[in-house]
Amino acid sequence: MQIKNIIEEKNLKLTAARRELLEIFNFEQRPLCFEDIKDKINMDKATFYRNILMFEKESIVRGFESNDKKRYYEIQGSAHSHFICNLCNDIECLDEVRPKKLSGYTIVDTIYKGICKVCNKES
Amino acid sequence: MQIKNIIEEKNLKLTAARRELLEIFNFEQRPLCFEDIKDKINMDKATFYRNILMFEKESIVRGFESNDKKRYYEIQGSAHSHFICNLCNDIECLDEVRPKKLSGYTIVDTIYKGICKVCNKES
DNA sequence: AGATTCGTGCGAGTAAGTTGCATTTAAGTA
DNA sequence: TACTTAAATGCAACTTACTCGCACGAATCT
Repeated sequence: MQIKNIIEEKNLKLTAARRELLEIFNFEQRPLCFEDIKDKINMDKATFYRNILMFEKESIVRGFESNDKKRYYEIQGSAHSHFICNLCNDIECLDEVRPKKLSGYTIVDTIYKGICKVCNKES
Repeated sequence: MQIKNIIEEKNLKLTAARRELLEIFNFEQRPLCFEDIKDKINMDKATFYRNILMFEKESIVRGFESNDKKRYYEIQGSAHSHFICNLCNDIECLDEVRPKKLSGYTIVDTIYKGICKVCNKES
């Protein structure tokens, strides 16, 4: 879907900041934090966080905390889990063969933490 | 195992702060952040975080980030997962029937995020 | 008991994220 | 297209979880 449509569908103003933000998330297809974004476009952090808040409310992006005290955001698409390495802090996306179910609970994200392939080889 | 033994086994000095800290973690058997601790004992935050760092290095406790930008710590015991509610931020411990395995990776913690039983009922 | 090393508390510092406010901009209306 | 208005942006100040340097105090060794 086009960025323009995503924004207009939710009755949000189509601003340059929002278009650029969603273009990056759409292109990268992986969790990004503000630091990642500001290397790519010139945007005030207040603008970033306010728009992210709106995108989260509108279910356009979803965020989670990583090891490094930073929140990472990702555009909503096919459901998948994340693996966060405790050593290198790298975040990987994983497709779930058999998504976990828990009666009474709604699971929207699953995060595995541990040691990734690369770090396992190095130690 | 006795708190005293845990500490001496790792060749750490047995101080009042360390004993009290581990007593709380041992008694509560659930993830706690500094805020939770400081309500129970009088301890400087620097002392808390420095000891936690040491406990983590010695694999006595393990920590993870929650939704609320705070890090929660738990004494190491039987392996289990955690569920964090996106609405009320409550953290629950879950026993895994079939722990996830990923070839090449070492999984030490699994965190499910979503909406808990209580919040699901309320909405 | 005395010496030494390590832990503690205090205060200041760091960095991610938030908020208030003045200015700018998107989008509806004439 | 110009006008209006509601909302978005950028800046600076603030908040808060956490870290660091340093002087003092306490645990362990001999």
